[in-house]
Amino acid sequence: MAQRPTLADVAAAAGVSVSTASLAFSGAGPIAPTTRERVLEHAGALGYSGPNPLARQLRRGRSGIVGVVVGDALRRSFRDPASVQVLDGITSTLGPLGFGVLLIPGRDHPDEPPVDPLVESAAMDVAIMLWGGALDERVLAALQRRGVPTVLVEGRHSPGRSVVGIADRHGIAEVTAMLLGLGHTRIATVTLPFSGDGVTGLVGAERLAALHRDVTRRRLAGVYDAGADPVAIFETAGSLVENGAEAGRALLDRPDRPTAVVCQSDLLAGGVVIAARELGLRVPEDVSVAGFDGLDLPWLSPDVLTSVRQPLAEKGRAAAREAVRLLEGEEPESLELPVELVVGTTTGPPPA
Amino acid sequence: MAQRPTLADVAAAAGVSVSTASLAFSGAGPIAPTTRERVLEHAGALGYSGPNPLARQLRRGRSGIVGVVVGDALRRSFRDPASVQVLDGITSTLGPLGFGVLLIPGRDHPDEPPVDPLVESAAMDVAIMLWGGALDERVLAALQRRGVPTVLVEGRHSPGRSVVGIADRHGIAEVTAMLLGLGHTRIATVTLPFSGDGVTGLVGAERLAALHRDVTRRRLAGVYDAGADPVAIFETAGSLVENGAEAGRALLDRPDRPTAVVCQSDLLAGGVVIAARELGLRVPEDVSVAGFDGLDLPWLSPDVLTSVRQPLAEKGRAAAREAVRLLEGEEPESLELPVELVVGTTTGPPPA
DNA sequence: ATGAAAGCGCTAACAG
DNA sequence: CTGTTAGCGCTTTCAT
Repeated sequence: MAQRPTLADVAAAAGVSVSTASLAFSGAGPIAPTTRERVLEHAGALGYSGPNPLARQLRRGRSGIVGVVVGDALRRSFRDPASVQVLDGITSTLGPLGFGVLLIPGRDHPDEPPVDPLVESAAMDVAIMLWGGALDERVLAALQRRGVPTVLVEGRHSPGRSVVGIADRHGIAEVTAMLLGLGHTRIATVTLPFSGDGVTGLVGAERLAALHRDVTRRRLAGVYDAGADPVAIFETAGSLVENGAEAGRALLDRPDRPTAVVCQSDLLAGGVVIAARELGLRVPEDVSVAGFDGLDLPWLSPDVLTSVRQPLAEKGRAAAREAVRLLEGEEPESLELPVELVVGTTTGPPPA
Repeated sequence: MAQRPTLADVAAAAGVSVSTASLAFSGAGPIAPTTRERVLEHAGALGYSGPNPLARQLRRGRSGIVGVVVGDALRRSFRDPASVQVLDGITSTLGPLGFGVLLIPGRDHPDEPPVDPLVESAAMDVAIMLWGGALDERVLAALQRRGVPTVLVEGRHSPGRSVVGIADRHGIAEVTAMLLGLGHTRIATVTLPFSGDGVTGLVGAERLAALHRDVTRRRLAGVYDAGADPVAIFETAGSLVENGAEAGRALLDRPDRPTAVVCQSDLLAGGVVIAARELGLRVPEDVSVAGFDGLDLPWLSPDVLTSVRQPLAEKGRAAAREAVRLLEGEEPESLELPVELVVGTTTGPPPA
């Protein structure tokens, strides 16, 4: 046998028909135990390791693959534990159901082709897009053209779309309200990117008009919902510790510094705490810092970040379940998961 | 058209044969530009979004998919920036070559089935295994049975295998030698897991016999290579900050504490530094700490970890290139990448 | 430059 | 319970 053996070879060796041999492997039909055993035996002898997945997929019209589009370059997304937990929720739900996860990178630089070739031509039954931002509309369009049903995680709502989101606006409002209740009046906020252009710094009125990412917009709105009028808005280029540290240095290294900083992610908040420590400020005596996500940040020890916890893994699981629903032909459904304020050691009353 | 249109539909509409229509999409043969255009036009009109990947894959006998087996549960692996950077190197090399990356989880708990079903039956042309430990031999065996060529990253060498490794033993020896040169005599070491059993704690002679993971063994050997005789060996359950902090507390909270701690990863070392700070010890005045990986750890600021930098992304790229080589029928080749000692602020002479 | 024909390896009706 | 038949949708010789 020069080539790899096929089911036909096994069937011939075992003296049964191909369809019977097929049943021996799939178990999807009645077959005599002895026949089954004999087929399996001959398969083993021939070194046949099971039906060719490619042929099976074509025949069934299903690849068993779920494409997961990560909104940014892998190296960026995966440095954020939040993305990783969502991905983990997705795989842990899909795995037992027999689906594999195909990683599809989002775009890296603004000048790269915005749609990865995998989006256009990889085999997948359904797709999940993380961080569905404005730029991802083209990816979404490509998937729709191909007839690949898609679930958006934290994306923009729209009729007929499946979107899995969280009550982030409400959560930010809640933590902001708590700070107001403690007596803070000088509250600043550190935001996620406004768009994919890498801009960083204090935000003025004109920049506010360029707020294209929904997540950022919703969480910023939460601050105002609580009745706060932020003394400063600092836009970062990404949700990493170093971005937060940069923001913290800019906001806190001045006499009229805010007494509280509300951050749109925990990594950003962690960066602000580090900047505060570097500047010799005590947290929370001199400045209160709050985050968003509810990550476990052991390196912030002994501090424990005040944060708005979101069910990250559950978000991934919900997206995976919705993907499976779509696959089964059900109508798209959207979902908003709750968040929860978790008070740590990084917030307290403002300095006297 | 109730069903999705096929190439045959497009061909019929354009009034050409299927084979000609195929050429219009693949470009793999001579075709008149006008014909090509006409086919594409009709395809657009019919809503045909390109050849069905499943059919194409079966016909070509290639899936265009590279399976990447991550050695541990996703949530663990991806919390370690080192794994993520390797993965990033893999995808960034494979993407432009037209390959997709299928994520295959390693086993999570010792009592779970050790081989993910995807290993047995997912379509893939070649596989890459990260952290090829002892337990992964079964995965490797399954892949071999299927005839899927496999590249091991940091795995155990063996004739006919492709292994991409680094000079980690040498690197650990180098950093240990530096500490000896500074005058340290009481050196402890914090290791990665010995096996997948979740054991943690100081290592005695009997436990040393149960050292099943090659990475751990190699890096531990490096300490001895330098001529050090460690006063304590602490085995962790994983390469996370909290594991390092646990080790640090155990090693440093005692009068006869070591004056230097060599760690097998940067995250572990970061945890040790945090533990030292918590205990009121100054780094490096009271205790020197060194890591391995060369990660950028902004949250350790203002400290910069002394570490052995390994080319993480390049390791991923090399693995990807080797995977492609195997795919093209070349003979397996192994590779060892160099490492580099990078001295930061966390090491210095021992206390007087 | 185009078309006809032959499968890739398997599964799912259906008939026996 | 087993065998026969008919494709899944495409690419690729090989003719023309």
